[in-house]
Amino acid sequence: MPEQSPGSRPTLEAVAARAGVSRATASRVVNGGAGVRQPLVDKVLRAVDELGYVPNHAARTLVTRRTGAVAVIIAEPEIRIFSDPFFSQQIRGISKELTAHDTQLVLLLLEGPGDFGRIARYLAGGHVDGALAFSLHIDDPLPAIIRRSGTPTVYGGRPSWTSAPGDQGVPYVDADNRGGARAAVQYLRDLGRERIAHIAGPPDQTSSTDRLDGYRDVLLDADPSLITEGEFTVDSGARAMRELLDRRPDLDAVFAANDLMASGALRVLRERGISVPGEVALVGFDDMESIAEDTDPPLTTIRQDVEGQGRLMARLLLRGLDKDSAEARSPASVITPTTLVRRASA
Amino acid sequence: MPEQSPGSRPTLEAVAARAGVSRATASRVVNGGAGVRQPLVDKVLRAVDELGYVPNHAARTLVTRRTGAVAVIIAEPEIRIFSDPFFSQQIRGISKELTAHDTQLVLLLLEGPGDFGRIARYLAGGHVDGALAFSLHIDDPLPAIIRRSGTPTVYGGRPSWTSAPGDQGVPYVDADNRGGARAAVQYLRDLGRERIAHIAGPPDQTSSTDRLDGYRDVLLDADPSLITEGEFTVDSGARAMRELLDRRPDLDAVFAANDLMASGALRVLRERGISVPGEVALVGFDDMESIAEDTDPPLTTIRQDVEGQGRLMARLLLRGLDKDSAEARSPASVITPTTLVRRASA
DNA sequence: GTGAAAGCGCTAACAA
DNA sequence: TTGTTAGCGCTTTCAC
Repeated sequence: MPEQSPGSRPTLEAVAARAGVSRATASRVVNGGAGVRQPLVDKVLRAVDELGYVPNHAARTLVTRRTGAVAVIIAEPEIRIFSDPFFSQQIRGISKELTAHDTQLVLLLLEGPGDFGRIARYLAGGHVDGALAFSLHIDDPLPAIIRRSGTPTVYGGRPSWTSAPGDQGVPYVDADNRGGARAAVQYLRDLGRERIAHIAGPPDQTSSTDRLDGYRDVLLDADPSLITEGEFTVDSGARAMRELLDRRPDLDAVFAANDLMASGALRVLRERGISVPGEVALVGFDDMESIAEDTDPPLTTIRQDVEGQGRLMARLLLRGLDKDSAEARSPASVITPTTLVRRASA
Repeated sequence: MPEQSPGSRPTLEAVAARAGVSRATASRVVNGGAGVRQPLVDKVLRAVDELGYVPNHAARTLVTRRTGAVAVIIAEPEIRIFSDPFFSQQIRGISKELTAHDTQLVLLLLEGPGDFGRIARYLAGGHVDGALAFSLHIDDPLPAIIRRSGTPTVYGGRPSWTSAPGDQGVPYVDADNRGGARAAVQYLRDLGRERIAHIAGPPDQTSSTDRLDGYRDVLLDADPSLITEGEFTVDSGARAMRELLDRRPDLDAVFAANDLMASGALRVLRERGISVPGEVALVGFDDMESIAEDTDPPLTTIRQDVEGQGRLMARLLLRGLDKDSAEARSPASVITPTTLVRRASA
């Protein structure tokens, strides 16, 4: 590829001239070459090569009305999940899928409430063809903004305003949280455990409530004293475990809503000299890479394919954007399966 | 803001018509309104408001040749740093600064060697005005690609091909690794420690070598048996500590090249019943949020302002892009200061 | 200070 | 199959 003297890249016009064809034909070739005779295709391609031609994106967007870019929107409370392996995997999946479709990833980080206006303007400005947003908390203003802008969007994680999984017209991708939780609790029960406690996540996230629902699916008559709440962090898991132990010293199993909390719980269990899984069996959720395998004992947990979820989000969006495809404008939501991974903690 | 019937946003033409002015005047107002009489400014602004006008980015880019976007390029080996709080802070800083200048962040993740071509094409395509890339390892092909594309770029971390800090024309932002290391070791020495060991990072990263150089600045005659290498991870820090202890049971202080390794070292020290800082004083580097304060004892360490570095990278790039500013095309590099944070480990 | 007009580089009817 | 032509929506000389 020839070096470019700054500010003067060759245009399609130049390519056409060099190849001895019209701009239209050159354009056709550059865009796949359908319906152009082979000799001409070759000529144009050669010219492209010799000139080091690269299409001007702005000009193309101006006429096609497609930007070839997708926004990934991360709301403020979620910003810390940047340092969450969870999120990084999801992003990676998204990136891979977008890249495979020659689509750019524009990262939109909301730093504070004042940023909503900026996002609204950005989306309204048609800078991107669509957006990917992450599971929001109750009363998050973002969905409204997104909807108003008319930007096709796929959510990651079931949005809290959809009343039930699979519900509504909002497309989203989520793990089968409820089913996974059910499997976890059922597994503990099959082990013969009778007093299975649950450390739930924050009640304003659907991943928490769905997992709690799964727990209840199996333990219809679950004693409320067996249920506590954490914030999906190690420390909150430890605190929850202490609470649980104080209230119900007789418990013989714990299902924690994520691995982080499970590892906190494990710490407390060990501190108190309670054997795992001997006296108390423990199951986590997520199968987080750097956590589940490294605890002592390693965690039995529910695995979900996070990177795959990212890919799926992107794929769903892209498919929805592709007018050729027969799909409706709003692709349906997808619930990805979970699997129980047996390790040593239960 | 009025709802937009999809696909038909108001144009500047419409605004001009409504305000009863020419398109040119409307454009001037939208772009700051310099040299337009107040009454007209008001009229246009009102029209903009009533119509919910948002400029068409593609059209604007086509004529101005500026995209208003900056790429953040993350090379493959660095991808995992996504889950590194370090990186997330840097990104946050970048994002804030870019946002403040109405510039978009396009994330370019390199998934594998095959992606270099894609990046090259992307940069050559003029999709972005500039790029931000992260400290590369030796023989990384990225810099060459970037240079060839002519994309103005600021690096995060001193690139390994600059022979010395402050060297060369490549603009970068980096912490004063060497100075920080010097301060750490000097501090240990002032404490009266005589046999100060060093757990260095991987030798192909300048942050490692610069810190090692700082260590040597103070301990000119450092015995090689006092120096080991880790990979900036907790486990490698633990392993390095064991090695050190086996070789030099007489050591009375350790300077670890980052907090992660320091915490690994701390674990080993505790396992072996060696008191910290009583018998062995320990200093880390980075002052990583979720690490340094939470160890037992909390780490004395060298703090660097990571988010600030991100902001700085963006600011440097933006300034370089701004042709109005008198600055040269390549802004100079910046070395950010470090400070010693005294906690309990030394 | 304001407007008229010329493009920026490309795609997409429409003709040939 | 190929070429001609008309814009996409905006900024920016250049006259007025």
